[in-house]
Amino acid sequence: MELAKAYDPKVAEESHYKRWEEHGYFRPEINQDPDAKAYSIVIPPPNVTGSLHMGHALQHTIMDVLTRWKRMQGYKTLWLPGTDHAGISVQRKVVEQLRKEENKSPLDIGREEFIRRCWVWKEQYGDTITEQMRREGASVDWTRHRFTMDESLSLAVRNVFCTLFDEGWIYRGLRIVNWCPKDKTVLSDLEVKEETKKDGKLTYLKYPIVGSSQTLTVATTRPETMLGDTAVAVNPSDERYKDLIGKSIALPLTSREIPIVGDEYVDAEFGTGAVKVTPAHDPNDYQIGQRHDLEQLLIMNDDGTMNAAAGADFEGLDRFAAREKVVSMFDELGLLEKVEDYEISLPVCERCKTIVEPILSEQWFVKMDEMRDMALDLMSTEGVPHFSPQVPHEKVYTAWLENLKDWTISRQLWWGHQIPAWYDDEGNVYVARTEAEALEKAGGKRLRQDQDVLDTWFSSGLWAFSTLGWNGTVTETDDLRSFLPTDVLVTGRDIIFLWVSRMIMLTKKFTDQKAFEDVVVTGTVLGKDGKPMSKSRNNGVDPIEMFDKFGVDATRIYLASIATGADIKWNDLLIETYRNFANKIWNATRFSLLNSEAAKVDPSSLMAEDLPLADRWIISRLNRTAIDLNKALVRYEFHTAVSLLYHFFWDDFCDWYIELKKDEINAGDLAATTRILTILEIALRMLHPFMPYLTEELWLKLPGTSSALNAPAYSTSDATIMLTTFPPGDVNAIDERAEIEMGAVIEVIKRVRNIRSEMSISPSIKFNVHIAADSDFQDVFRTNEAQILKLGRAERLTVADDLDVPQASAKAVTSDARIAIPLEGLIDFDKERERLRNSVSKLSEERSRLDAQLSNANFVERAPAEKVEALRERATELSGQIATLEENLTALT
RNA sequence: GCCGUCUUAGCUCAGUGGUAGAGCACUCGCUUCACACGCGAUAGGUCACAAGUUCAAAUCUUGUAGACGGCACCA
Repeated sequence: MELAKAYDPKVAEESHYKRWEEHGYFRPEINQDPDAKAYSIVIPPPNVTGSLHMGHALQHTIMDVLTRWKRMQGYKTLWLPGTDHAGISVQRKVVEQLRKEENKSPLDIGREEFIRRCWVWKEQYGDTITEQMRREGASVDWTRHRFTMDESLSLAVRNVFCTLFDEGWIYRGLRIVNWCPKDKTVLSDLEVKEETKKDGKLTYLKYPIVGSSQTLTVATTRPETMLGDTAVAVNPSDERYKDLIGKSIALPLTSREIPIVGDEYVDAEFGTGAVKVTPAHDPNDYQIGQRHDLEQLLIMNDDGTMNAAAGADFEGLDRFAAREKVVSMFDELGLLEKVEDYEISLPVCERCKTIVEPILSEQWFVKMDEMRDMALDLMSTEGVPHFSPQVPHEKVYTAWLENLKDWTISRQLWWGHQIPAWYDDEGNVYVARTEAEALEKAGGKRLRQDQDVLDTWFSSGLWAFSTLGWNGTVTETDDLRSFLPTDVLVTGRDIIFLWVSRMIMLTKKFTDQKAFEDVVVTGTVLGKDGKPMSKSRNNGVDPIEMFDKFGVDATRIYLASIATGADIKWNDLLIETYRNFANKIWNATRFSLLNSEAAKVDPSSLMAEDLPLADRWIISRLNRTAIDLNKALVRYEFHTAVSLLYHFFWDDFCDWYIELKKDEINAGDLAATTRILTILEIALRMLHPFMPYLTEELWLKLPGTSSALNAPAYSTSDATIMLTTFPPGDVNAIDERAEIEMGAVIEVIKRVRNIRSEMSISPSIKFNVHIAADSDFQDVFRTNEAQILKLGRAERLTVADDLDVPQASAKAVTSDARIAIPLEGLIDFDKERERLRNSVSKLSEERSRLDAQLSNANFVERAPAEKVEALRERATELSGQIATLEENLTALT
């Protein structure tokens, strides 16, 4: 069989995924071992409006590597896919579509029709990301795909809500919340981001004191809120103002008189020391209002315009227009003291960047104190979840928990899980799983369901167990028994609070289980400019484009090569490295197949006695690599794993092993080609979790691969690398002696090549090589004469106790050998002298460092004996090498 | 303001107490019968700075500077 000259990723990418999926390899049921341990991962459900970005590609790669690795180890493996319904995002898309296509608003078509349109939208566009995941090679069980608004998952939401309400963990209350006037919904604290504005203004307003000609100046960044002021507060110990406490202010632009109150909250040092109090529009003012029993005057509509309470001059004006008008009217009244430039950070809606308005509103909340304690307890008693990397996430996670505030879960949207609460005409609330149940509770009164829906993250918080069949009515399933707790959660640090923490708490609360043991926190893939990729910066890199340009496998293994948790600047050149790697493996396989018509993969071929050195060496390296690889994966050190594979394939297997075996292969040596194919087959298995397409493509082409190589749990007759055993590595197969001997041969070849290159001797010229060495190594060099001649491009090898060569020779030393190459007529004595001097100076530098260390009595006394001994040995060796080179140098002068 | 992370070769990054590493780029040489997406050989670093601990520090401690992240505050 002959392979194409270069690897074309497209061919492999189009050939295998469908078969894998259709044959059920991604399903845990493929595992027929009744005693198999389970391994499970639930995907962080991508937003149904989304398309694949680099963060997904990174996380999916890691999840797929883990899943494929564990599957090959014989675990009953489940990677569960799905999407979330993304309340605000979908709603916004459908609203926009409605406006564009029909010039209608959601109110025009009504709730029911609007929700129907959302489903239509979801059916039409919601599969983008799942299709892209197929391209990625993600080995997820599509038969278990879940959506947060599936029937069972929705039932889970209702049941959880009711239980939490019944137990007093959910309440409805009037609080200051974050309001987005564009989306017209409340947001949780986590959905609000800070944006620093350098061009902010601090406006100083003079408030006339009743019964006095004096004014009291207050400063504000939001002048329009003065229309809702119901007090002015000063610090009671502030000498300037304390006499004013109890007096009143005649609030300009309104007909109201408001009290001056004393409150410790006010910082006498800041601003004017007097604070206008707007309890319905500011969280701190709300607190002051509570303490002094102040009126809560709401002056804004839900779209950010002023309402009737703001007065006839302002009603209907947008908040920012009202702000300007308030300032200019104060100015006209002579009550504007000054306006200062002021750097301010403003809360903005995470999604639409609209400035969020703190506003008094009645909403549903989850009480977080007991949940928080559960999560903290899990961390302190069991160390769960275990974060990778542990620092700094564990600390940030616990610090966040300790300061946790209640969670606003209602959203003024239509798309989502409608809150299972009903009201009678008197406003009494009935929380129930169904309308019928609510009616029963209400004794048949006329009821109206709460119009709001729940935060999308509320349903995402149930993901670890709702996806496995738990819905509150059904609480036990085979999947729950098998797969909960899940083994690891792979996610970005941006949703540790938003999602990970809440899932930990809700899973514990409702199943008394851990959601997962480990959390792998990935870093952020930054744009070329070193900033996070984003549409507004236009610095994004589309993973699909990378797949097209470099191949899926190259992209995957590049992403896996990023140190866990580290941010990395995007750089095409690095993917190119791995595209080249894929091609290298392709060609190594191509070569192995070229002269192997009769050979096929045969594990017993590696057990034969008296194998040549190169074979004993590569088997040792293979096993060492496999052992280290498994260790790295256990620790979630994917970059270490990639580096091990890269160096095994490229350096050990291609640069040395294949090169050393070329003569045998070209001569059609059946035993030799059998061993090469067998080694390659095992190596491909080690690589498979990282580069699934390439490895499957090649593995199937290797003669002798079949389902006979399957792990015992997979008794299907299908041949696929996916179901073979992941090489565990065998310590007993590590052959230290072979590694030392091979190392000696490699060193000699390198010195010979160095001489050729440094002496500018054409590759076409063959010379003779003389080696002097101890008798042990003499045997090694003699046995491997053919290899040394081939890779050193030499004519003849002479191995002896001493070098017996003419003066016109180039010389070199290694740890185990002295080397000489007679170069009659070819040698340039100046060059050779310079080369020798360079070698001497390098070695001398090292020796003087060692001498300094060894002459330090403290070091010799206190350092571990074996360290000291090792340095002594090295020093002796260096002395010998330096002496040899200096002799040569003297001989040349 | 509090907490945390980062600063290593031209670039992008590994490296958690014992001779500084990789890939790419650079230099030199190769149409060597798997691969020029390749092969061979070099060169390139006071590991941000300062002090400390230690026989020994890129690695541990403290401080400084710069970059970044999270949280809080923001009248």
